[in-house]
Amino acid sequence: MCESAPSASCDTGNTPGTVENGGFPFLPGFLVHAYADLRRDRLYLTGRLADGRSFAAMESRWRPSFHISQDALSRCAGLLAGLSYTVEPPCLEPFSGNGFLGTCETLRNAQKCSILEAKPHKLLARLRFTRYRDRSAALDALESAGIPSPDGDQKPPDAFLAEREIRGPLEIRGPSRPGRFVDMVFPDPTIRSLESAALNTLAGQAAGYAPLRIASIDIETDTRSGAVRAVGAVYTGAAILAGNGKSLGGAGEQRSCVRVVLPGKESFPPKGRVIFHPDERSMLTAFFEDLRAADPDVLTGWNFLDFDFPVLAKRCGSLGIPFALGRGGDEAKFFAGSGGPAEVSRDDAGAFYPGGSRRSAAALVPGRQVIDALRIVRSGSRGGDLGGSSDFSLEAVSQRVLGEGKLVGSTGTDKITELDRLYREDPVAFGNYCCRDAELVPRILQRTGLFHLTMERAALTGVSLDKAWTSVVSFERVYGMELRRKGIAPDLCQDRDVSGAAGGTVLDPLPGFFRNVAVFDFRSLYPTIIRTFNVDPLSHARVSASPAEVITAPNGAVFSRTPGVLPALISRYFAARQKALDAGDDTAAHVYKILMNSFYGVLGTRSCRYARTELAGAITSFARMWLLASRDWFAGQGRRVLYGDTDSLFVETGLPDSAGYGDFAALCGNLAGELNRFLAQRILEEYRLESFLEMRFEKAYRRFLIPPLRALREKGQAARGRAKGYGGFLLKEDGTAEVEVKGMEAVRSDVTPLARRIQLELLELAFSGAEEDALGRKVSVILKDLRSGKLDGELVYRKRLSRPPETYTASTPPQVKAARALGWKGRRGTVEFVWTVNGPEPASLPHARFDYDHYTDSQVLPVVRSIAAALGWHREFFPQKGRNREDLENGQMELEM
DNA sequence: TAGGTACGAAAAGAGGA
DNA sequence: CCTCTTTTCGTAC
Repeated sequence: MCESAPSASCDTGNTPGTVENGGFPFLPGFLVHAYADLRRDRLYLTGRLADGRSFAAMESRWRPSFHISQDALSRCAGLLAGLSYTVEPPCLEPFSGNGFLGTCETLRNAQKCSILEAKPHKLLARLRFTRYRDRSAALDALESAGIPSPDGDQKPPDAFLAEREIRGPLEIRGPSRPGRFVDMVFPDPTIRSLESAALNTLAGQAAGYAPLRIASIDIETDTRSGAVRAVGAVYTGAAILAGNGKSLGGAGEQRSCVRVVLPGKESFPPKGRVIFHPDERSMLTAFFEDLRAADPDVLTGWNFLDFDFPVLAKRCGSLGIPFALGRGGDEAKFFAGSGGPAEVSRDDAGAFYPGGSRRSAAALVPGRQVIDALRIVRSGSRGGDLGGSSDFSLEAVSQRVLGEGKLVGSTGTDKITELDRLYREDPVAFGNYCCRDAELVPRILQRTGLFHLTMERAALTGVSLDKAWTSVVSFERVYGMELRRKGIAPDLCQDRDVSGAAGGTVLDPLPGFFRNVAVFDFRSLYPTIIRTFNVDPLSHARVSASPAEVITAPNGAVFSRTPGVLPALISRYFAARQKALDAGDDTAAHVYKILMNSFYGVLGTRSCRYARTELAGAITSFARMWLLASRDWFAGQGRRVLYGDTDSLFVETGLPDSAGYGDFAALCGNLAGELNRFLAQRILEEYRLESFLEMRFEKAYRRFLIPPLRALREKGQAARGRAKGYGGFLLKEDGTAEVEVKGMEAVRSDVTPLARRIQLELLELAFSGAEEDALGRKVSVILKDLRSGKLDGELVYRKRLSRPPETYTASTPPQVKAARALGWKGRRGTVEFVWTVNGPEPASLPHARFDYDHYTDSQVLPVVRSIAAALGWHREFFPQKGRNREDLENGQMELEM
């Protein structure tokens, strides 16, 4: 027995854990990184125990494996000659047993050919390897020979964790010794998952299992030479970060240090937390030593993966020093993104590739995780509460989240000049600036609760912290885990064409101005459809039952009635989410919700092995069916449905203006209840299934406006309303109302602040009962002020470039012209420009006179017209361009007097 | 180290007079 | 100068 073991087991007085087996207790903790040592053929698992000590567990007994078809076994001996492996007794079924697709067509053909007889699935053979490298070599050899493996792509550390169902929270038992780089080293301990038995889920508790330590890092570089001038770091204990955004925690748990290169000055004494070094090499080496001593679990920073981390990697390479960020001083690695040269830039926070042709950069730091706070905020805010705001510079996010900004106010080239000056004239202030950026990041993560959320998500899905927000990885992990429990292997990872499934249903909007409108929506529509109709990759792949035992979706996809994996998972998550809500844990509830909502999306993308076009189409076709059925039900009740989108219906209530919020809630609650009973009845009759669909009263608008389509309006054709764009006077419980806008200019970031402001003001006026005259007077004032220069401060456009300017060849949009004028090359981001008499020009450079005609025609009047047209006011607001516009302005000015 | 489709507006560009 | 189509962005869900 290890001689240091007694000390390890004795100082655990405060640690909860069962004492068994020779006095070694199970110690609870959180897994940070699992990785393989290919040379020594073993796994390392690092993390932190609940008592705050860091650990590294070595696993040298377990051997990596993968599965192949038994039919291929006979060829293995030849293909795998020289490799050390054993063939284990088969126990896993292949994913798609009989292998035909579950569409009506194939089902009918199958019936004709009588393939429907139940065939036992031939189990897969498992090859287990002595050496990790042999496993890789075997995979390559078999793949070249056309022998696929369903789980070959799963990395051995992930397989080890999946076999034990370890998601993050774990328990370790066994002898240990103090380590040089971590507090405790466990050679071949017992490791098991730590989870609440009832639901097999952990959300709501993850942060409690270990106080992870975080290092927030920010570097400053010399833009000319690329050398690192300063490295600032803030070391934070997770007690601060895991506070669910509610408590700030003790400030004493934070320590900061910034190291600055100051050549020439022989020995510049440290000033507080600012420490000086004669050269870059000694500074970086000292920084790595800081990290080793602080022993953080997580490295983070703003745009860390696209700037700081690669720059550090590159400089270490140039200087010939090890990039020693890893636990145990191991070298870290950087993997550049693909899909174009990875442009390393400081503030490029706006780029997002919906097309997905780009793979983002990644980091590997043995024993730790790298989390880019920018990415977390960006992905976390999509499902969260930061709204659709698109400016993700540290400056902007600090302002929004913390209400404060950085020390140097300027941006772009101004900022670089300013920092250069600061570095020369006041190196201490320069160091403090650098450190300040590093300080903002953990505060943002704390205030938004996003670090807590990230730990919860990792604990729920089993995906490592750095990838906790990726939908496909999370889905494949939780789904694969459920399959494994059923003794079924993952699906083969084949390149399929998955796309083109119809999406959400948009009802024809009725343009106009309405009173007392109620909005109904289906609670978690797609997850409840999956649950109700057994939409599931497995029940789709194995729909070999008799036709009576088949569920057919409106798109033709068929599913077995045997309860599927995904519906069961969703049922469990719904229950756990309810439990979290009851316990007041909003963070956990949120994690369940966004995970469930991601399921539809991953079933429609080819990057997910379980995705099929028919699966995504089944969900949306059911959604369409029940949305239309609900619309017809309301219509049958004599209530006009004005609009609807995917899971919502906008219904005229017919209530008088004297009706309060309670009256809406009472009436609409009853309506929703009746509708739900109607839907449940139909689903029972037509499908023999229990309905989990639930329509709810969502909100009420005292006034509601749908603008007509601009294109048709100008042609004088019969008006159609604008889909996905409307404004309402949202009725609140206290009886007051406020303007709410969806889709229209007021919420679009690419129109001028002027257009946004006046749209809100005009809606407010219209909803408050203003007359046509009042609106007209307001417009004339705006037009006059615009030409007088009074509104020049509201005329800046902001628009993103999704690609570098030089790649726009099909056309040259205004934002690209401005970017080129700014000299942008190989750089994406947000451009600010104004419209001058010479066309678009950068807002930050001296520019020609504003083109007020342009602003009148494309910012002010479109907004005015859409509202006026919806109100039924036609004449005054529809002048043609040119002479008539002057008539309008003159006319309105007379009105004003 | 890759969630989806539906939709509208604006400007540029193409083509015709 | 006009109309029609394409490109691009940002948004709703």
